[in-house]
Amino acid sequence: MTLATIRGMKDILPPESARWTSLEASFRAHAERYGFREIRTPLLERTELFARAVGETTDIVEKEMYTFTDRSGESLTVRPEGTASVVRAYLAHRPGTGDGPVRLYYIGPMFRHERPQKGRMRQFHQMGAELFGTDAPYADAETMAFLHGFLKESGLGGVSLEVNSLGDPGCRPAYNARLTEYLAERDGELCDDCRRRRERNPLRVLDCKSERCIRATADAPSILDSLCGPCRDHFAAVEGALSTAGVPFSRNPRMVRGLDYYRRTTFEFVIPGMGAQNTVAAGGRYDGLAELLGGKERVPAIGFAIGVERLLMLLGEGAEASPAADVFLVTTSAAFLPEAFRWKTELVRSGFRADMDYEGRSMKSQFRRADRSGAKVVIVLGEEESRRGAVGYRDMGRGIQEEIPAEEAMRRLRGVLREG
RNA sequence: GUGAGUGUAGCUCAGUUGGCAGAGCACCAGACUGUGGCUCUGGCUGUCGUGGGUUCAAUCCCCAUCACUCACCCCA
Repeated sequence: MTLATIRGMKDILPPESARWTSLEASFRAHAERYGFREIRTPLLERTELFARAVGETTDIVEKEMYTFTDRSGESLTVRPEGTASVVRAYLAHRPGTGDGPVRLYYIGPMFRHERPQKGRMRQFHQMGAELFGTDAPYADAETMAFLHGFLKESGLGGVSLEVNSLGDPGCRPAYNARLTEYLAERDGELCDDCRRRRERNPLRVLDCKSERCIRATADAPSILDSLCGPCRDHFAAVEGALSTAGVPFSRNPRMVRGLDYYRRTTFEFVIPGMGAQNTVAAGGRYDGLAELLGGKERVPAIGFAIGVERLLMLLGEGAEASPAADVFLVTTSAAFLPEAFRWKTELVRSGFRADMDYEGRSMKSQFRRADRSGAKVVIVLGEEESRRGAVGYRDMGRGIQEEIPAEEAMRRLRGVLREG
């Protein structure tokens, strides 16, 4: 029996776990301010959902999903991303019909069977949001403004927003054809990987990091020049709205996304110099996904996801262990353990973080423990005090101890708690 | 899936051209026997990742295997 976690999965322990909770709380607060409400979907979905939504030929679907046959013979998959489930749930329940655009956010684990490395786990976590029911450029700008504000307030510096438009089914095929043709002419100048990529996903060649490919594609046709009228207008309006909102950004016509469902606006928040895992959050518009999943009508939508592990990594350590206790009970002998336990439960009920040692250790040991716990006050329960109907009240910060009646000690403690 | 590196005490890591396995931190106990933080003294803790092989002898050399880390691929 090994106690180790499954490869690519991690136990998140205190004090690290506290960073997670506070980041999640901050995300919730931001999301609620923008009018998003939480949705919780199952971790397990029919395999078909992801195959259709994410794209049959994507790496995620082809080789990274945790897929299995359940006891009834159905093929199920542990979710590799969040959007597909949220769209399914939206179509199934139509929450907020008639109230205008519907805004939903989620927080939770995703699973992809990849080789783990820095900033990439098999179980990783995303905080994401989806905005349904409008293709207004303001919606695009809103989601990016939301992200920009959240990342900034989280304390993340040096992050930049890159935006692109992938066009729609009307204009993208034409661009793809042009690009394929262009790449075919330069086949010899491309790296081995890209020569393979050329056929399957020509856009990806533009994203290659190898020197030769960057040189070979320097004057490749830009998708932004190939957009149809409506897509071009939409993109221009998104850029305008971003500027209005005061969100800095730059165009990146070479940006590629790994999921097939994106169309028109796509964007990434990247940290320069972070290596291959430099994307901390990304998203885009997916106006055709609802229909692809069998929805009766077109539901324009846009969304994004933040990589929690990556964000926490970028925010740095800073995990300070908060004090474990406000007050610690010390006994001079095991005979006072019941009395101390009564104090402890009473104090916890009144809102204190109270702790004590159950093992009957030496006082030295108990005090050491009290010190480590961060307790500001120690209550000493012992023979001498008890004889006079009192307790010892020790101010740990000042090292001053007094003998006072029990009720007086309680009153003082309440004062300490109020001060925080 | 491909490549490289690492695996020794709870934690961080030394180590031996192959010869009874170490330090710091942490923990426990004590320093005029009811009191923390500093100092000092003493103590506890190891399948040296796992399984084979070579050898009088392997933590060290060889093979395999597993795990972790980093990079590639790809992505949040």
